[in-house]
Amino acid sequence: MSITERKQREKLEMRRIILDAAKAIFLEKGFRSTGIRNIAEKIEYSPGTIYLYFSDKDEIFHALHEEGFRKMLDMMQPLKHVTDPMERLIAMGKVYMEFAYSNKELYDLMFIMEAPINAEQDREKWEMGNRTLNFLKEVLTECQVKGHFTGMNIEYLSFTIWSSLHGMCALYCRNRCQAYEHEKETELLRNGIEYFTKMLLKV
Amino acid sequence: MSITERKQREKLEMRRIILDAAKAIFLEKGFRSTGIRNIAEKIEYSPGTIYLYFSDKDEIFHALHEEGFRKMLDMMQPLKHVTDPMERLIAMGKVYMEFAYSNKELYDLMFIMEAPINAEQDREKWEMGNRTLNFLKEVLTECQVKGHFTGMNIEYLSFTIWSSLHGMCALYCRNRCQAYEHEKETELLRNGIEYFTKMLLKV
DNA sequence: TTGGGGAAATGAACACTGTTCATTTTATTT
DNA sequence: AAATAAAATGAACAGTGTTCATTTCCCCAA
Repeated sequence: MSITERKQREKLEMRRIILDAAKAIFLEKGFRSTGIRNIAEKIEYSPGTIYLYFSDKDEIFHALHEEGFRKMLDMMQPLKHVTDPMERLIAMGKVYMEFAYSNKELYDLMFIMEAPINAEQDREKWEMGNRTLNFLKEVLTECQVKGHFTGMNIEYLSFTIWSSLHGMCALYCRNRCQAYEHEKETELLRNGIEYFTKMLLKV
Repeated sequence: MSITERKQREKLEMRRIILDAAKAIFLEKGFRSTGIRNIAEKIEYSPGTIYLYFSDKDEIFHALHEEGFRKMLDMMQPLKHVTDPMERLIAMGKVYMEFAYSNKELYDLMFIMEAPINAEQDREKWEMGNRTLNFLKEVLTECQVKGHFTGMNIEYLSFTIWSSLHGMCALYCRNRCQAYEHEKETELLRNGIEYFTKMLLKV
């Protein structure tokens, strides 16, 4: 019994090793430079070996994109102690933007790239997205209890809020902020969320 | 003199032929399937020929992304006759979303993909983005003249509005609406812009 | 300790990609 | 008609993700 257990453990360990190597390359040199041979070289295995632990390249990036969500949710944890839901909502928005700004590649992987979404695991459900979205919906429900957003549909409201923040992050990640010649990206993002927050508070 | 003119004309014609073929494949089979050999086969030339008219694959997609902007601006033209700037702003938002929804791949190319932005031509300026953005800024300026958005910075306000709409379109294009299990994409987009418009009118 | 069986790792090979460039074909000028 | 210039070719290069026959390794029984 213990030998099969060890085998399982080793399998998981190897997955971890591959994932760590992939993550290191991905974060340092970007998505483009993260190839199978690249990863294989870093862990000193042959390219074929990787396919004994992952069925796809997409599956690797799916796993990394999951780690991204965990990291993001970790950054959100402290906000659980903010009692006022409206205050918490605003704080969550700030953390979301901060995460995107300081984890550009990771955010891109989580919310823009096709690779993780194309992976077999959640080709039409997107588990992590759904789970993270629930965080937002829960806060919004609490806000409604306290008298905010009365009569509004939580599904659609959450989509509106999420989209607004994501829009800024996506334009940032994909270098579309260059449309603003003189404004710095940081200022755009800072004032963008500022203005949106103001709007949100008036509804 | 007329022979060099003809040469120039033929050069442009060939570019058009390549571009049309690329567009056809791109719109029918997506970005992934639009390769140089693919395009070459469609126009019945050899792959190498394409590089006599475009320096890059990126340059081809840059040209296509420009066409996308022209198409979008064409859809905006009728709105010039809407006299009330606030009304025009709202209408512009609707057209923007409609364009994205019914030209998914093209919108993706214009605002999400890296290829056209990586092209030599506007590696750090993004001409078309800047031009299109001016449309929005002009309307917003008119709105301010009429007493709306008083005291707000047009640069940041335009970024907030653009981002909010883009966010919805980007989540749609990159299949992140799947996070909403039961809601249909069309309903999300419809109600998303609805809610955002409401917010905008209250500022 | 040895041999056999099964799992793990290999790396050459396949089909594909964008891109280049010596060669051939075509067009224009002398 | 010959010489020159321009245009098109397609094989070749270096790269990609992926597969699979082959080899290597490890573990257990005799």
